[in-house]
Amino acid sequence: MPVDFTAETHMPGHYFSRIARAMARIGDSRLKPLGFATAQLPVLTALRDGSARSQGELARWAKVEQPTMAQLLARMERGGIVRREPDPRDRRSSLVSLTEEARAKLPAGRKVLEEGNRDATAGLSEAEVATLVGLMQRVLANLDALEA
Amino acid sequence: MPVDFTAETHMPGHYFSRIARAMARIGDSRLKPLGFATAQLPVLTALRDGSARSQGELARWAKVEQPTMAQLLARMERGGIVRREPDPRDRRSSLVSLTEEARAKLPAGRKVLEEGNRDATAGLSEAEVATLVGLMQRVLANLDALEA
DNA sequence: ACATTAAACATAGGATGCTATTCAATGCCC
DNA sequence: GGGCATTGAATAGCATCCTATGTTTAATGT
Repeated sequence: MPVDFTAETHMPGHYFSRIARAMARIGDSRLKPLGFATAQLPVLTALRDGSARSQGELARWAKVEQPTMAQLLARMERGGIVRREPDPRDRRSSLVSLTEEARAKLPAGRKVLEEGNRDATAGLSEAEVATLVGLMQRVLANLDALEA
Repeated sequence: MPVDFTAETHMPGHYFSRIARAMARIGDSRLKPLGFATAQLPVLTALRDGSARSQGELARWAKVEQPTMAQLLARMERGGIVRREPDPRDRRSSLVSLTEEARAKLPAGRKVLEEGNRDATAGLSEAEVATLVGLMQRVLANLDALEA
């Protein structure tokens, strides 16, 4: 006997988009006083120990394409968040690292983001959040396989 | 006794973004031969019965801001997907409807999108998909409440 | 050593999304 | 009816993401 699934159950795609946008809007508005943005977090996290990485490494880490990372880094450089110095080993490349000011504000930024994630999952038990993440990891694996 | 949760469990936000982007990339590439795009689907769905709606109605339906919908409709008009005619009841507004060609291709487009959603949730049981959607609806309710 | 391939960036151009602002038409209130 | 708030769009400006393409430097193979 077939069950009556709603259209939404067959088309979960739009939910991912709406949630991603809403979390970015909320995160960006809360991070604005610190001078950060949601999209910058992977970069900040990758460099938080003071290390320096190439643009390509950061793009692979953040799972965005290289030109996207190039633009993001340009904005971050303009905002005084990162600094670039030529890579002595490879003249094609430069090494990106955080400025002192960015490193100082970073813990506050991460706290804001964590709180946003907590707010988003309010009312869900730890087990339910784990279930949600587990299902999303399987969906992501499907999509990665499709694009490979 | 505290459990050792990974950073990902505490920060599910990035998953939503990655899944949304991957689904949009895949959907767009598959819809391209039909002349459609993923972002257009809510508009196509709203107008599929031949009805005509104002830009504001479509923006609220698709859950995007009015200028976003204005640009989307401009591209769709340029692509011959929608048509605008002045609203006889309100001179500020125009009524948007689908062209014949778009209505003809619409069922094929919806099929492509449904298949994309099926591919994304491959390996998940119907019950698991329902669980995923249910959890996402609760997250979305949290976010809507935060922004209200 | 030199030609070829590969890797790292840069640039161009476009799609989606947002906020802030402005303009025009409508509606409402007294 | 006249003033005022509201509503529907348009515009400007920007952030994020993408694909496609070019340029420069490095690495490789013969």
